[in-house]
Order: sequence, then C-alpha cells, then structure tokens
Amino acid sequence: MADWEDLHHFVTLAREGTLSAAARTLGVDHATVARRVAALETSTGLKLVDRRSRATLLTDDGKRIAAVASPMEEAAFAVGRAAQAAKPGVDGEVTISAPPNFASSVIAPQLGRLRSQHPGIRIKLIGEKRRASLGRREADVALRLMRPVEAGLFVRKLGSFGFSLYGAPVYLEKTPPHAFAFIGYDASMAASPQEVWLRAIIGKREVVLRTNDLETQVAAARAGLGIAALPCYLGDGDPRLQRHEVAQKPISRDVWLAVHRDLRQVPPVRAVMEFLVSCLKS
Amino acid sequence: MADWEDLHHFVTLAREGTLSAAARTLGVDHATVARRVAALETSTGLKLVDRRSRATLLTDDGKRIAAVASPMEEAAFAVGRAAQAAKPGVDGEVTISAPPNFASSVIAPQLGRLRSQHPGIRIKLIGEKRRASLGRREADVALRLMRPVEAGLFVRKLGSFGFSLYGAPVYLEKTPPHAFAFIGYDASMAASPQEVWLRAIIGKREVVLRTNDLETQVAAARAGLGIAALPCYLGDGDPRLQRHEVAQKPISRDVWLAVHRDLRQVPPVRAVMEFLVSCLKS
DNA sequence: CTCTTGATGTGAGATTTTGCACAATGGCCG
DNA sequence: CGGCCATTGTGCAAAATCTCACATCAAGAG
Repeated sequence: MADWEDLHHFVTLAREGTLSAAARTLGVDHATVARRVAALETSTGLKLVDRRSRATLLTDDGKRIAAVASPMEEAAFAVGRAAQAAKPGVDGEVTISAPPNFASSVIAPQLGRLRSQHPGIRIKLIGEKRRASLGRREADVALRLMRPVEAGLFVRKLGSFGFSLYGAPVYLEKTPPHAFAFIGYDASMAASPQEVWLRAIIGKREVVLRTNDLETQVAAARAGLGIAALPCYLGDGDPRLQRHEVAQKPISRDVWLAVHRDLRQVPPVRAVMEFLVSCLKS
Repeated sequence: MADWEDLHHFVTLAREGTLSAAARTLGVDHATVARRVAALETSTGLKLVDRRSRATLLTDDGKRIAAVASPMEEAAFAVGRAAQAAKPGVDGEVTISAPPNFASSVIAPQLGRLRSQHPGIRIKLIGEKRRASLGRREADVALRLMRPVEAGLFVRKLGSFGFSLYGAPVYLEKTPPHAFAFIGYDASMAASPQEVWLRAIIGKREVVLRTNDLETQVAAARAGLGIAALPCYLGDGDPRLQRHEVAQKPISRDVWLAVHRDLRQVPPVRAVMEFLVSCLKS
C-alpha cells in the first residue's frame, strides 16, 4: 500500500493547486511536496500531475485518485476532533474565527471575563473575512453573519445588530443631507446586505471612498470625509461619530455561532460558546 | 494535524493486536511501529495503548481513535483499487485466492491456457483456507465455497461440484461396507457440509484418520487406509481410487467467484474472471 | 521590452527515521 | 516450578528524508 503521508501531501496539493501553497499549509518545503507526490506516482504507477512552471495541474488520473483519497482527509480531521474531544478537563486552546471588526470590537474587549472564569483556556482569536472551515479545523468555533450550511455543524443564532448612517458631528452640522458624500465598500463586498441597503439610500449622491475595510470606513467618517453605514455597536458609543436617521427601513444582520458536532461537548469549547453567547446578550 | 503514516501504523496495530503482527503486515520492524505509535500519542496528547510484555492493549481512548481512524484505512484501500483500475491495458498482476486443493487441482493445471491468451498477465495464485479479504486487497479475485457476504463485492456463482466416497480398489474389494474404516476432517472442519454428510454415512463405524488437509485424505485413501469423502473431480479421474456409491442423497457444494466492484472492469481482472468461469464450465 | 513576482527544479548538508542486534518481560506447557 | 517462546524495549550505525539555498522559468505589470 502507498505511504499514507504521500497521500496526505498529494490530497493537499490537489486542493491547494500549487506545490508552494500545499507546502505552506503542510508546514514543509515545496521540494518535499514535490518529492512525495513523485513517490506516490511511482508507487501507484500513474502520472498524477502535470508539472508546469506556473502551477501543477492534476491529470485525469490525478483527479480520480484525489477524489477517492479526499475521504481519507475527512477521516483524518475526524481523528483530530476525536483526539481533542477525548481530552479531559476544561483546559485547552480554543480557536475562534469571527469577522475582523467583530473580533476586535465585541469579543476582544470582553475576553478578560472569560479568562477569569476559566483560567485554563487559551484563546486564539482570528479575525478574517474568509469563512474558516470548521470541518478542516481551521477554527473550533466560528461567528458568522450568514447561517452556516456546511454539514456536520451545530449552529445557533446568537442575536443581531443593526446598521445606521454615521458621520463626524461637525460634518453633519454643516452639510445638508442632499449634499452628503458617502463612504462604502468596494466591489468585493457589493453583495453584502448593508452595502445594498447603503446604495439604495445614496441614490445619485456621491461616493468619495470605497474600501474593503470597515476600520478604514470608521476612520474616514470620524475624520469628516463623509457618511458611512456602520454597525450601531461601533457608532453609538463613539463621541467622534453621530448617527444620521433616515426614512428607509433600518437593516440588521443576524449573528450565528457554529461549532462542529464532534467538539460541541468538549468542556473548553462549551465554555467558549457560553462566553460568546453572553458577549452578544448585552 | 497528526502524521498520517503514524495513523496508518496505529490503525494496523489496533487491528492486529500486537506490535510484531502489525510490523509484519506493514513490512517494517516492530520498533518502528512502537515508535510511530508513541509519536501519535505525543501529537494527540492521549495515551492510546497499554504496553504489556505479551501484547499491547488499546486504551479506551485508543479504541475511540482507532474507530474514527479506520475509515481512513477504507479510503486508503479504495485509493489502491482506484490506482489499479486506472492503469490501461490488459497487462498486470492479478492475485487469485482459492481453497488449496481447488487451486492445485482445478486452476493450476489450466493456467497455461490463460497464459497463452493473455501473455501480459502475471498470476499470483494463493491457496489458503482462511478467506482472503478482498476489501483489504489481499487478493483481487477469490473463489469461495460459501456465498461471500462482504460489502462492496461483485459475486457470481460459477457452478458446483459433488462429493462421493472413495477408497483404493483393492480395499473396496476385500472390505464389506459394514466394516469400512473412514478418513475424515478434524474438529476444525467439523461444520463443513461434506463432513456433516460423511458423519451421517459413517454412523457407528470407525474413523481411523482425522486430518485438516484434503491432500492427506487423498493419499491415505489411495494407500488403502479406508474410505474418504472426496470431490468427484479428484476421485473420478484417479485410477488408484474407486467410487463407492451410497444410498444417501449425494451432496454438492457451490463455487462462488468474488471480486471487488472497483476492480471488476479492470481488463486483466476481467480476463482472469473469464478464465475462472471457463475453468469451471468443463 | 524589461522587471517583478511567484512558481518549480536541483543539489548538498543536516536531521530524522529506520533496521538490526540483543536484553528483558511474562504467559504457557509440561 | 522451570524452561520455552513470542512479544516488547533499547542503543547504535545506516539509510532515507527534509530543509535550505540557489537556479530556472513563465506570466503579468509598467
């Protein structure tokens, strides 16, 4: 039988697409991935990849083998979860994935509370836009703004938060609404509900800044560049920002908590879940 | 994530029960298995095995992990089959598992025919009593005397053969049936249909030889030791044996061909299957 | 067209892993 | 009770593997 570690490298290469990317996720050198895949080709007697200088493409045989081998990866992740679930006690490291501003503005300020309740838990808090895969254990617990649909997850709605328009107090004073300039997301976020809502309000008025980063919008609005659609939890407590009410129906987004079923009962994970619930109650 | 090859060694150890046995099936030294399992224990942070001097027992955690990891092994075997199935052409090595006497008396004599039809096929013919696992690729094609029940197999009935009583001609001449001495299987084969049939015929008469080996029975019967229940294909063509008819309803056993679904369409496997069908037609 | 960038290929040295040989353990059988 | 035997544990030399560094290559930007 083929070396399972060779299969591991190959499956990762098949998913990542390049030797270098696979090497990064595996934490090894790209030369190692190349050699292990070559070893797998020898042991199976099949040509699995086309080695191009820009990327390595899977051959038809490679696609077939990758499809058959990927259940191995599922099982391997299940082993990792089982190992974590088997560990007793409330100690351990728990990785939380959340939207970046949510991580910094909502979760991080309250982490002290969790720390004092459960001193044995170490937290890894990752603010990232892309959805971390819970199945692949990129995170143990995830906060999402959309209801997660992956199989095998336990999902719970934690609450919701609203958006309003905000600007610097001095800007709102001196600028009549018909002359508002706006700050919005760029094309990568054009489909998000709050951006759709904002565009409807903007109408034919001017957009002076497009960015993919919410913090940048906050900073620009504070500086008096224009009006931005911000979560109320960001804008309402900030003396450098002032809400501007509009006639349109206000928008709100739901916050979902997701955790893999295998980890739901693990004490440290449970503790983190309860902590996150309490974070959004207030 | 844990090293997949460590998992491979651990799963094998879990199935085989001892380091040495696992080492044999993996083709490595027992020290390697021990070290890799230790490495897995370190990486998972769990104690997986109890190291006794006579055997290594799985802990409860070990059993859990083994249960979760064994789907990995299934997938790995599926990869092996997929690799074999992907190879083009009718060349290749095909492993046949069959009852020992069947292999030597029925299949082996006709292998020349297969060889001349398909010169590119190399045959590995394994005569063994225990049922080779097709799922674990211990054989590509198996002949069985019982209908196989494992999942994922393609099964076909090839035919059947009968049993009769045979003895040396001189023995049958000088011995009246009520004084027959018999040659039969030992306890390990007591449940086989032909042995049950033979016992009913024997009644209270004497059994002078019990053995687990059919060839030994043939040799003893030829030598005039007594009467044995033999497959007709063995006894009828042998001038040193003569059939003795009895009133009891004759018994026959079915011969089944089994192959894994994934390999059924592979050209060399197909060729071997057709060859085996033709072997049992005559 | 050239430069930059991110990819793959290749060789040498360092590290890790492996196999071997032998010692130790403990159940089984007479 | 004592020898037997298969199994596990350990240290060292050998072999395989990995990392690192550098060369090469192709696509896209300026």
